[in-house]
Amino acid sequence: MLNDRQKMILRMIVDDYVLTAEPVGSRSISKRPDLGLSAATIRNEMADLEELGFLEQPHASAGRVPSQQGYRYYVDHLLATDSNLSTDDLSMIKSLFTEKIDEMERIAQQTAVVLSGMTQYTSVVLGPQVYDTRLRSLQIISLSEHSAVVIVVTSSGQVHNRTVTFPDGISMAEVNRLVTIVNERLQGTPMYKLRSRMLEEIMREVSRNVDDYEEAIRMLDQITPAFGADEEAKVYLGGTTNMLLQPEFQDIHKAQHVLSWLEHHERVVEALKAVPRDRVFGEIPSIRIGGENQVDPLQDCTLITSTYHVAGVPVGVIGIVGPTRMEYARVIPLLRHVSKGLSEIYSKFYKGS
Amino acid sequence: MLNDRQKMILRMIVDDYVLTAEPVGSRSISKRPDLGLSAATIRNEMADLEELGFLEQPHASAGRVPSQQGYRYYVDHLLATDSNLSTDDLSMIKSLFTEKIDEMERIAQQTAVVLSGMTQYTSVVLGPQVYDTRLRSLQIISLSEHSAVVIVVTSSGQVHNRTVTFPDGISMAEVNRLVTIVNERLQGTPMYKLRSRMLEEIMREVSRNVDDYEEAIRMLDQITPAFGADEEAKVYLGGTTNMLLQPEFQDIHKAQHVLSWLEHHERVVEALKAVPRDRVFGEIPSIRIGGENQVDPLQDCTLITSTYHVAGVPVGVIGIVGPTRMEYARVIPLLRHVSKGLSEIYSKFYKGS
DNA sequence: CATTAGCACTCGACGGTGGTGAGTGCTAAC
DNA sequence: GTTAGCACTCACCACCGTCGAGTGCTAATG
Repeated sequence: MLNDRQKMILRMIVDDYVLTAEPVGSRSISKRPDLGLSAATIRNEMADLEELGFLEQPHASAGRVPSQQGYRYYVDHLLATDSNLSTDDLSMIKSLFTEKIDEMERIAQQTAVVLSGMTQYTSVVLGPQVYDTRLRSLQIISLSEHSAVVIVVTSSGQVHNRTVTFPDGISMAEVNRLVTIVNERLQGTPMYKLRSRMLEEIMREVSRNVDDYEEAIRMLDQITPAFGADEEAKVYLGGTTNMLLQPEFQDIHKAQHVLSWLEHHERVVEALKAVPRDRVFGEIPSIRIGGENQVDPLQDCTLITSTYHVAGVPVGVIGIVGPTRMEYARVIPLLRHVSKGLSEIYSKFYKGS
Repeated sequence: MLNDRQKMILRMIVDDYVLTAEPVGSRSISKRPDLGLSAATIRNEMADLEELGFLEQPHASAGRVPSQQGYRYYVDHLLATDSNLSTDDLSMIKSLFTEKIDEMERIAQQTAVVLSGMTQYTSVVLGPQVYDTRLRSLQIISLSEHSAVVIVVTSSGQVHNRTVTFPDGISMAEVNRLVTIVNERLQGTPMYKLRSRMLEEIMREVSRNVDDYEEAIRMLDQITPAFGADEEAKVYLGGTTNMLLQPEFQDIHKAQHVLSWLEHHERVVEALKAVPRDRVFGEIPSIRIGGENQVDPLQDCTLITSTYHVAGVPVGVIGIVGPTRMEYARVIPLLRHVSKGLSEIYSKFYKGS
């Protein structure tokens, strides 16, 4: 589609623009020593590239700026596929992963901080999601006569809890009996099946002992959210205000648009989960440039995400949000590297499942 | 210090400026029907008020703007002390508190969302802090041969957990024995004493059974953070991007300054906790205007906070961050009302302690 | 003596104007 | 195919005058 020289020029323009955020003129390209062409020649090529849709002109006498399609071609064909992280970057990542980690959630949070710190973009980390976890243990600990804490531990070591209040008809003793039954019979039940399995067990018990089984079901409904099946995975953001550093977001309203989108975590989760099928497995980053994001506030942004895995199963996503003028050459290998590292770390935790 | 007319004029200026964010001219004040004075008279009074330090002039031919001292006088002397929330506001608050709350943490989060939504400012909620909680139960649930989840439930129904890995020398059986001992002997121990009490118990056991007690202590250190004693209380922010709506933060750098401060939760906690002694008890809001905040990024902001309580003990803080040009007359009773409501809600939960 | 009308003055906001320079497109020559 | 030359475009900036809101001061007024 493009000849070699056009490719080279396109790459130079993108590289230059990513660095300076200023439209790139023909002269500045022709001055590069590695290709001995005059500005006029470059101009001709630029005009062609514009006609083909890879470049845009902010106004008639300005230089050229990569179009969305230009960035797309750049990441698809002009980027070295082998990762080439700087030693600085590598050591930063290394120190992230060798840090002592006391709580699983902290890893995700710390990853967000480090990613945004390294890139000057906003980072997004979708904490490890409950994909195929099973019940390890159900605990219930009474607080007062009519309330208790229900604790669910999954095979992956995640802990969920809910405070529940008992209806008058139900005593602590009855609850305890149910808990014992659950622990005896339902250990290893996949979390998404837990509610229906518990219902079965309650029914069986009810036919023998409990008077008011409607109350029992009502209580079960209180507990259910703790099973985490329908619970949104947690998002950790890092460097949201980095957005304001980017020249393309000097306009307050544009910035507000993106920032308030980031504030609504559920929308961010949704965007992060919309990963193309072919990028779900393996730590190959998915790149969505500008309009490729279905989300309106991200029309001027690029979202690069990478999935991390445990035993081949995708459990979470890390990502970078920045202007379309993104340092692709650095961010892509960075995300690949970090998600690979996360996969390893979490695999240690999840071994028990 | 100020005569009645000066007070009235100052109040009018503050009210006007809070509403419009435009410097207030003498004419617009004189046009008010309730005091029949000409613009010239107002000008004279304004000049006096400026000399006394209550007003400022952005430039020679502009109207007047309240100074920090002006706001201070306004909140101290010119504000009706009896709360007068609009029925709209009251019903908003009511629906917040009657909402079904399944998890304690959600209350705090939801409060942040509602506060920022109602005010167009940024809201800050310091989740209920562990002040005088005791150990209710310690659970340990094994994940794999060498790792387990430690769960601590406090008398207030809060659940903390940590994943720990055992050193080779220690077996699950030994750990279980320790847990049983702790549950038998240490229930009701104040959380802050828990570590030392556990140490005692371990020592006692060690002298009889366990070989390597250094390992036991190392493990204890892994668990300790879960006791929550030294753990920072969680902060929930609402409407951080509301900051960008305020005319005083149209300047990106100013906005960035404040927003990045808000991003560092530990600093926010510190600021929230620095409540004047006389405002710790009772739900009387504390108001820090501009420079009264020791924190640099808040020099142009007002932080209004209100403490909420359980059984007379302060357990958390809610607050609003906005420009010094804040709707004091609305925000102050609002916070008072909401913190009172939170006190009631949490009191129900904490009853068990 | 407090109040007020009148007036000169100040200063930011706004809009128009011309110069500058970076960058382009086109053409003709190599 | 490449390039030098040239006319052209257009954002940016500095400058300038106008406008109007608002002030401070002074002198007149009840």
